[in-house]
Amino acid sequence: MELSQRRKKILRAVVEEYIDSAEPVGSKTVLSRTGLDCSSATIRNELVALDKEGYLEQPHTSAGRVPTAKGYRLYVNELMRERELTHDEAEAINRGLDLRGRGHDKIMDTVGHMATELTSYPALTISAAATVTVKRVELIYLDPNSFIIVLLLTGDTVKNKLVHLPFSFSQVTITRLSAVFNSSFTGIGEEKITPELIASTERAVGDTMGLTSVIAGFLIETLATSRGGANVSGEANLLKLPEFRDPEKAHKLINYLSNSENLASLSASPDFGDVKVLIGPENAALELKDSSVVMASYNAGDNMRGIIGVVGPTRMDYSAVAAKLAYIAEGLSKLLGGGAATSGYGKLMIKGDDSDG
Amino acid sequence: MELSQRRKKILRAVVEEYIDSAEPVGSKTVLSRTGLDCSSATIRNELVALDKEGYLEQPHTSAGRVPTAKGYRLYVNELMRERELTHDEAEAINRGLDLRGRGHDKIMDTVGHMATELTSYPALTISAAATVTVKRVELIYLDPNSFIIVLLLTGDTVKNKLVHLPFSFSQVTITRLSAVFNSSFTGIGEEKITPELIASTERAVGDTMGLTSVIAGFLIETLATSRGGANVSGEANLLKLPEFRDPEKAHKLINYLSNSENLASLSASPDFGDVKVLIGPENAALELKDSSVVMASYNAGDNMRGIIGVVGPTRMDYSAVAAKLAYIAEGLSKLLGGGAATSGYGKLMIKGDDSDG
DNA sequence: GCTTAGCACTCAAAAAGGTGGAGTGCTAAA
DNA sequence: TTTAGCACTCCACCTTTTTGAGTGCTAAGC
Repeated sequence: MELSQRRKKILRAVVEEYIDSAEPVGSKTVLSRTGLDCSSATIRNELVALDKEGYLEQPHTSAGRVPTAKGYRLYVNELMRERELTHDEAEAINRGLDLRGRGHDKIMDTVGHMATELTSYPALTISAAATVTVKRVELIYLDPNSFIIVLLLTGDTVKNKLVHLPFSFSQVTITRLSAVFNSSFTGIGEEKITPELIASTERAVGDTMGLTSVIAGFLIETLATSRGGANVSGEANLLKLPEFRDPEKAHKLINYLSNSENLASLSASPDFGDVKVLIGPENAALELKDSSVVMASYNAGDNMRGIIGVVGPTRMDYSAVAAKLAYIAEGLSKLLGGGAATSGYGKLMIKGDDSDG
Repeated sequence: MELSQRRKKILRAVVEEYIDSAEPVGSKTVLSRTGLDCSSATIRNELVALDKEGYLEQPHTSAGRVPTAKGYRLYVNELMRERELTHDEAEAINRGLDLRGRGHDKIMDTVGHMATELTSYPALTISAAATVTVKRVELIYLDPNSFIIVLLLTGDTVKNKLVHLPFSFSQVTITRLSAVFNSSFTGIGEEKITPELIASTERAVGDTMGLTSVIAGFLIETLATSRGGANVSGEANLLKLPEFRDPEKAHKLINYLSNSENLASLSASPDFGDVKVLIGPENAALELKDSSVVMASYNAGDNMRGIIGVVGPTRMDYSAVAAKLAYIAEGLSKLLGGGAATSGYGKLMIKGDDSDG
């Protein structure tokens, strides 16, 4: 059953007041916040209804109301007013996004800090590429025992490694290897780099010292680790929130967030180019059942997708957070994805059970 | 005045019991812990004396004793028993230190996590080089608009950057630049890369497009940022400690630690090759007055010094922490500094006021 | 002189009791 | 359907009491 206009107004007031104050909201407060032309008793009746429908709940009988996950969901989907960024905020983000010429790792790091700064919640950055291949292999001969491997990957990431070996080789060998790798190992995925390919390359260049497998090993390792990554920053911000007055709670959440595999699983969902909100129990992970996650994804070019998000209590200023993240993601898409901005706030992707109880 | 044997024994018991329990220690507990052949009344008399001398204090009149910074200092300097690592611990560290072929950044990161894991305190890693210079510059031509800069620095660190420009250049230009940079920009410090040098180089190669200054800019930036760095990991571990039951306290400390400039200043002290303990008020920073820092430094080769340390409450298991850090530092020196192990636990460097009051 | 049994004393922390007030649900009338 | 009115609930806060670990002191003993 669709809620009446008045109930929606009341629900919105409760949610927003609670977001501000972190205290259960009473009928009188709702009255003054909505400015409705009725008495607090009427509000109380409505609150009872919203309670019965599962949008609100009471910590105890004689307390005010607190939104449930269902209440927040409705708020996010329908009630929340779109929050425009102030000129200053937009300016600050634009300045922060002037990151041309930095590697993707560095960009993610900076942007994560920016998101923390802007929202005062812990920020998470996730990147994932469908496929990563090597575009170019370059070997730099240093001395008879060492050389540098430089790999250019899709996504214009450059990786390098200095190799130091206990036996010596010539510049010519390194040059020849370089050529071979560029012709046989570029443009292929990690799974195509088989022991057979390595062995046949070894034979082709007459490498009896195992240089080929050293280089191939680095290729495999790099491709594997470059597929994606995840990071958190600003975890300490949780400690300022009343919902984390208990250090044990904060510790559990921070611990969960510090494991990048956990974060990566957050990106598993199939949306692309929208802001996504996961409220409390909508989160798959047990550790996040009391928290909300807001994420925006962006196009990082070369088949790569990035996510910038924040984690906080369910009592979160969704509107402001969503607007900021969307703006950041849009900027990143422009910066990295060659202009194809894919994110736009206003059409939030909805995940979660919205059916009536 | 030198303390009597018995008082030392009692002080040690108080410190160790307090490290274990985090509760003020009473005379009976001391009795059972020391096994001294006297009554608790005698212990009480001794406690009063230790109190007067400033080694112990009472949270309130009718409570047990808690060590003061001075008490911890004496404990660390004289009373603490050297803690040998168990076979398993040493094994674990050795395994964790099998990091050949990783860059220094990655090594610091891994080692920091290891230290956190082993001590369950936040770990900090600091590195500082007296001077960093470029050993080799290599430019890899990709296409008419882009090339990669690869820098080999002292300390065998390799840095790279992909440069993308809005105008085109030839492979020959890049090759020539490469040669020039290798001859004029290697082996010199950041301060020697002057606008004049850049301008004269520009004229010498006939570069009218500003490629020279792009590359030189990267050199300067890289040299500046490679001089040193600092990082923390495992901050959340503080939350498990009773002294940080107040989230505000934890937040302040974590915030302080998250600023790498603050960390860098910790390494300012002149010791090298020893374990260093800074107890409570011995720390210069206000934010650390209630905490202790234990650090071990290692030789990272090529004029580079590294520090691995942990931060915790003054109630810290100094003996175990010092032993672990010393062992790690020793391993790192071997790994990076070419075998010249400089760290040895047992001769702790002492900092702090030890004069009698 | 040092040691120790004994005891009164102190003080934080926990338990128990009391009060106020914000907020509710319900009723009955408009 | 709304609303004034009222009894009721229950947390939050305060005060008081109790408890007990631990002290300092004293006076006797070695």
